[in-house]
Amino acid sequence: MTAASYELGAILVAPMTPERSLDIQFQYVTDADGVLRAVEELRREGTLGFDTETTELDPYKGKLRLVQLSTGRSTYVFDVFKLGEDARASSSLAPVRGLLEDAAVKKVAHNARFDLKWVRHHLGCETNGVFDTFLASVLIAAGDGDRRHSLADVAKFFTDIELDKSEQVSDWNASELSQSQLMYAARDAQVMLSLHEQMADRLCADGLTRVADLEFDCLMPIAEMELNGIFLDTDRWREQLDKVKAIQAVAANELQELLSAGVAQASLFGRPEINLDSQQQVTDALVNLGVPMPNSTRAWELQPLAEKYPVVGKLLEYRAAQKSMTSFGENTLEFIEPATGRIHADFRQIGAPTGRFSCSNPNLQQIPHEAAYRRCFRAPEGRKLVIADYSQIELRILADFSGDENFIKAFESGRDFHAMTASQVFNTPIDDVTADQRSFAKRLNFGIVYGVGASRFGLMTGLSQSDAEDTMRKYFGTYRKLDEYLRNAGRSVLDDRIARTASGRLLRIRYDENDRASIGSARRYGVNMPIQGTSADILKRCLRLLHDSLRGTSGKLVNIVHDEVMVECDAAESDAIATKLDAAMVDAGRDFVSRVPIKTDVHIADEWSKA
DNA sequence: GTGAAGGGCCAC
DNA sequence: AAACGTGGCCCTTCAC
Repeated sequence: MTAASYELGAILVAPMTPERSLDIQFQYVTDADGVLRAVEELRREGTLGFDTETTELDPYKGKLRLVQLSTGRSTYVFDVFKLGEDARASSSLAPVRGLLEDAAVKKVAHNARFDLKWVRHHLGCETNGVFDTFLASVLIAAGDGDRRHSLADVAKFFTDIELDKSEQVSDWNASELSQSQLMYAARDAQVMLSLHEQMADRLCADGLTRVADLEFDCLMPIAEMELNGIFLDTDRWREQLDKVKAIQAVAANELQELLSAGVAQASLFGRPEINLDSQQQVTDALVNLGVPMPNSTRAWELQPLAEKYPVVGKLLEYRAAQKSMTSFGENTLEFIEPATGRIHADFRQIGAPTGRFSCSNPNLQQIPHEAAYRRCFRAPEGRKLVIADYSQIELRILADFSGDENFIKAFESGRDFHAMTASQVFNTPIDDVTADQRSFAKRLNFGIVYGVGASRFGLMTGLSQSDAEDTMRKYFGTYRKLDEYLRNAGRSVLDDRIARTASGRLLRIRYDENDRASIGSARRYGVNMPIQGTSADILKRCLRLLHDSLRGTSGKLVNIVHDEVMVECDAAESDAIATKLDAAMVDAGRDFVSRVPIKTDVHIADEWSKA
């Protein structure tokens, strides 16, 4: 090793505050020998702080500059620029890749999905054995929206260390990095060690170790999915958009015409333009026309008026077209990454306090169900989409939690679940169940997951309050243990002010015991969170199992929608991938649901569609 | 100009 | 008086 391969980093750091600060000692690694030495020392430790610095936020747009690994006592800053022009091919970086891939060496990082994507794309390897302090912080906060989760916030909260993040946005493209930049980089990796210690204890104390592992285990699958992206047929999308544009233009014109009929005098310069997207102006115009306006102008409130007042129908028509045009139009095309020709959306792993994912830029979880939109997401030439969803997963979870024999039987029968429950509730042979009976059962089945009451159930079925109550009595009379479970769940959340999913995921629930509305809302949270959250647990478990079973195949995870998983693969391999996907989903389900069979619907298609 | 809040509506 | 859960995106409105 040459003397130049390590440059001594500055050791002194003035404490910024009277609180704790870090002594930062790091070694800057710029050649292959240095890498070998560094990795040899790093390998002696079971847990390493891990961070990266990049020239951009998007791995398809920028370059990976630094990889930092720290034992807490010594910290190594690997300069990727100096260790190989082409980082993926660089053999001097091989020992670093080996370290990152080795699940036996724990890597502690903050918001690891970011670093994992960069390493995957620019170093060409997976990172395994990750502990993410960001996700840990979110799990520990358990739904407390006041808590922040930036590295600076988390470090302050758990270790009382103040971090200055001003170098985060500095120029990581510079050919020579400043001492201050290197120190900043080293510090962020080093601080992970004490953070990990504190947070691991806290996870343990809160009973969150299982859910933490569940979350950490699906970091790599999600990072890969974001890198994979999804293919959108732009010609199809534009074709659909043009149709909607035409409809929108006609509807806008006609609506403008109808609304201005209520305005007393058309001005000399033509009719006064109404902003059709302004609730205020539209409401005023409708009132002028003598339309009896409900409390809001929401579609379900206006719908009943549409028959009597054509202008209301026209408004709904315009709104639908406007929504399609703005939310699912040109903007979606702008998300296509030039480097890949695909859409790489952002998935937030703990998007909701229940544990569900959320998705943005664009939100692939809210693409309209209509074939006109879904068919635009298709497999490229020579490829197929393998699409699978869980059948009634939330109701199966509920059946399992409650242990209700009749509810479980309805699933074990393997027949149409809603018809089966209708048969039980209305005491009718399944073949004699009417469409109405099935529909009532179906809506009730869905409603109870959200904690529906008789009045809401009546509203959505058109039943009178007393008929709705009657039907619900019959329902819960059939499913006594389900009723008992739901009451219990509602009661215990009020007593304990927490709810948990099957993995142990925690939600703290705050409510005002003197406020009926607040109590009702807390109770519904308590009923819904364990069910919705366990469904999320199962999906996350599935992603890890799937990731492992797709390794070495042409299969790539491209999208997830709460209970649905989409994999793109070579056409020739699609049958085998379908089998793997089904197995991963069912196995994941069994990890959390033992008394009820898990069923999936899997199909192979050229485009995103049902069956 | 920028940002937050609220209405409305898409998904599961 | 009662009130079905979770998100994100687009628009208007209004405050700074």
